[in-house]
Amino acid sequence: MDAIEILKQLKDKGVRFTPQRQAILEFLLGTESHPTADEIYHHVKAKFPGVSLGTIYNTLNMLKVHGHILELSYGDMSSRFDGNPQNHYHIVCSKCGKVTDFHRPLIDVDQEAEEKSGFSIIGHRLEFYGICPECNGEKRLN
Amino acid sequence: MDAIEILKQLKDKGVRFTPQRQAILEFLLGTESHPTADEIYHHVKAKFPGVSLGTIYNTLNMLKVHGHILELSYGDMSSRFDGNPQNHYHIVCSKCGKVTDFHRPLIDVDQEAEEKSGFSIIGHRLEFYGICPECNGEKRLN
DNA sequence: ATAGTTGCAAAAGGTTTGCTGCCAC
DNA sequence: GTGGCAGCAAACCTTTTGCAACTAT
Repeated sequence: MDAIEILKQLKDKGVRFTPQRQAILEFLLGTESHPTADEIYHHVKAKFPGVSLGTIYNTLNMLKVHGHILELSYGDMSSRFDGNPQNHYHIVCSKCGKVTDFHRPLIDVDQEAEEKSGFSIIGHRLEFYGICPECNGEKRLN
Repeated sequence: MDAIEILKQLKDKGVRFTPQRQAILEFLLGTESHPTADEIYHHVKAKFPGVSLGTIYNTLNMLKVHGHILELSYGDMSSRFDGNPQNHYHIVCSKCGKVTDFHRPLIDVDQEAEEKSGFSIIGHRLEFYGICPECNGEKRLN
């Protein structure tokens, strides 16, 4: 499903179609990265120089609330947004913050969660926490 | 392993034992909830009225870096801290933010992650995202 | 005695809110 | 024409930082 299609669907819920929203959603759907609001802002600004951060947050929140994107918070202050849930998992170093991809078959539990909870499940997130080899090798940890 | 024991171990790494740290760590180990820094602050303040938020953050970060607690960020602005990893999973509503426990057998992948990545794994976190039944039933979603 | 820690306050950074004008419908 | 949205700026909240006094070692 592409950006235009999603935005058309949302019209039924009183959400308006604007070119800024189209640009934001297209960017999110077209990347495998999990950009921050600020990164999205700078990207959209290339096409719409007048766009403001408030619009970015407004749109991201609207898309999240309607279940089209995921807001993923890592320890590092700013949230990241994901337009393509279900790609891969992460391992995060509790010391240096480094994020490593962890490739393994996706865990098949979304349907179980949906049945047991009654939620409409959009996706899941699996994250491992630990200390990376480099940080483990260092002497002073403070 | 209790708070005093953990803090004694950390002395080898140049970390000092202070009563504030003991109180913070004891609170985290003794609760199943995932308190925010501010909640910890208010709790510790009952015993140490002079304690400051800076000390809370300082201690939490130190404990995190040494792999004794987990910092879990949800969409809601402030981080939550967990002294007892590996208890259960969560389902988060993307609209209203409600967090529901999801009880199921723990997924046994920590060792696999440790072997494949070289990290010392402390624990993992599995979270489902969706729209809860109440929010799904409402008419206006904006 | 030394170096890490506390408490305080200021600063920083991300996100939200209020408002006016504008634009999609 | 109406109501939602854009843009802008101020406000807000969480977290970090700087520093002098203190204290565990």
